[in-house]
Amino acid sequence: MKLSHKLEYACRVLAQLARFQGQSKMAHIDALADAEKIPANYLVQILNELRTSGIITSKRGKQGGYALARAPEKIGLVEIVQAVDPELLECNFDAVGHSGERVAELWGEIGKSFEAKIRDFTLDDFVVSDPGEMYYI
Amino acid sequence: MKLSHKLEYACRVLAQLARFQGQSKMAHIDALADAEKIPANYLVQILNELRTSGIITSKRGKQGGYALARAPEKIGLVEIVQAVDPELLECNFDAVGHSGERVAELWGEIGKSFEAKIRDFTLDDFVVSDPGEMYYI
DNA sequence: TACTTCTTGAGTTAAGAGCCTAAGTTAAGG
DNA sequence: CCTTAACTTAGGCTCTTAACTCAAGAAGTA
Repeated sequence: MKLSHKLEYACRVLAQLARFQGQSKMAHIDALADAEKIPANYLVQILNELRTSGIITSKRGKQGGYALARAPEKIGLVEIVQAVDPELLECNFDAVGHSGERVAELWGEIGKSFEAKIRDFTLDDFVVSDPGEMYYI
Repeated sequence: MKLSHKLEYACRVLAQLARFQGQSKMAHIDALADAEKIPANYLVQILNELRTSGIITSKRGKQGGYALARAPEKIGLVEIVQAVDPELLECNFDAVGHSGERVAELWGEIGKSFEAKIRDFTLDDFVVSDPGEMYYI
């Protein structure tokens, strides 16, 4: 499936944020980067895209940080993909050459089936529940 | 779906070769490249990989050229992908970080569903039938 | 004001896709 | 045998992009 690191990081950091749901304190970049082993400077960009897509919210200054904009079960996996790797949902085949149209059409159908599959999932499915470590960050 | 040109070219050129099935003459690179608008020099590499994968056969010298190794309906789309872009069928997510394992597991499942989908298709599904142009190459 | 945290935009780098070149190798036909 | 038409093989080139880094700025808190 050759997916980008960016998408992988986004899924992981969101899964981590999901565990913060309900807490009064917000999550800091460094803590998130550390918990999910993501380069902090790169994570900044990803969190930014997730914010402008309306998936997470942020607050500056002391007591600042990141939090989910909605409950995990209300955040679809499709949204995450659209936020960080929108091309993944487009068919990039050209209808050129003698068989171009047919080939593009067929792969388009496969793409639709892929999109349908990831519509089944929400962020809730990514959350690993280990109550013992709930506040270890 | 962000797929490689190589895969696109492979599908197109195989669709073209499928139209040659049953003919005594073999297809030439230049004719194939021309019919499907593929850079000839790149097509060489692709045909080579398809040959070593056992999907097509070739013959050198005068009267040489390329042909399918089997009937189009016996050539699965999975085989084509495996031949030119095998990584597409592997999950490249690492099980690192707090949520790494779970995220990788879930995307692995999505990958399996993708693989199942392309198992439904064979080269036959790519062939565009226009008997009028059957011999126009 | 001073400190903390996110925000924004601009680099940098390494890997790979896509494509080209050129010197082989094989087979048909005269 | 010799020429020619085709495939074969190995290498190299170039441009894009993913992944990552950096630093100055803006905003919230005390």
